[in-house]
Amino acid sequence: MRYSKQREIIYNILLETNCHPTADWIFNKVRKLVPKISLGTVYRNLNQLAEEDMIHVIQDGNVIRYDGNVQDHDHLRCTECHTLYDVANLTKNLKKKVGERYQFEVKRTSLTLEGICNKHSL
Amino acid sequence: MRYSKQREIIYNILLETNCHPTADWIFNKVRKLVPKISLGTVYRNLNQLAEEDMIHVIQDGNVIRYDGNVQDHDHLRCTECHTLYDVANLTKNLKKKVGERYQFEVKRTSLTLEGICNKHSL
DNA sequence: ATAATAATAGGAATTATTACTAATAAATTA
DNA sequence: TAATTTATTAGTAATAATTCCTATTATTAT
Repeated sequence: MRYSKQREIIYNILLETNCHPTADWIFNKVRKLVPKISLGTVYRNLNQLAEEDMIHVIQDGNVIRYDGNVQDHDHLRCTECHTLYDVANLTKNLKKKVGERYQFEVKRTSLTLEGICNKHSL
Repeated sequence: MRYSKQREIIYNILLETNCHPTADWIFNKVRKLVPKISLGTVYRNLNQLAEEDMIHVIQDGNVIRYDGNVQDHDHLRCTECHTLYDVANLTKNLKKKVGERYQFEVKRTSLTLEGICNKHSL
């Protein structure tokens, strides 16, 4: 993968936010720095970065979001405010267990817990 | 939610398969029974069924799949053959833990473990 | 049976994503 | 440094997935 200014900026934007943005959100952000960038470039680079495991792809309902935090962690999704919170990895000891029980070599896990966050509890 | 023949058929198709189909797969299946059904009807009913928690929506990479099995269970996705296997619920004791630790009322969990299934191990 | 209205078919519209191509920029070599 | 190679880009067209719209049909309550 050859260096490109566009990719570096996209990557840095992802590292600097914790809001799990969509491709379009990123596009609008990069635009301010590289006005002539095209949406295709954003998609291509996000896919390349994901391919290289420099970022993660997360599914949020019907929406695809990107995450610059590649340390093992999981997500809480609040059904009221649709916030996606990062939480510490909750499935650490599961990989081995599952590997044995199902003869399945776990490479990565993705866990989302859906519910109601403390801002909306009575 | 008023009864409709189309919705019943869509629901039964989902109950009778374990292949986690896409909206389009379901559309082509229903078509054989209701030739004049439209894709919009399939989408609308899938969303309604999901809304009523009669089915689940699962994210498989960039693809949205539907699951008629609403019992707590998780998935193993093989990166070689792209099979999505059902496995017993692996996060049973997590709901309470997370609820306490993060003041978050967990309603449901969705866990996918990605890796290599036994058909592809050397 | 009739009235009220939710659901449908069919197609148009929208949105998200990928594909294509000539031009540009990064890396390599001389 | 200049020339060469080729990955990457901008811009746009094309595709795919999903939602929206409207006249008609089917279900339910009275």
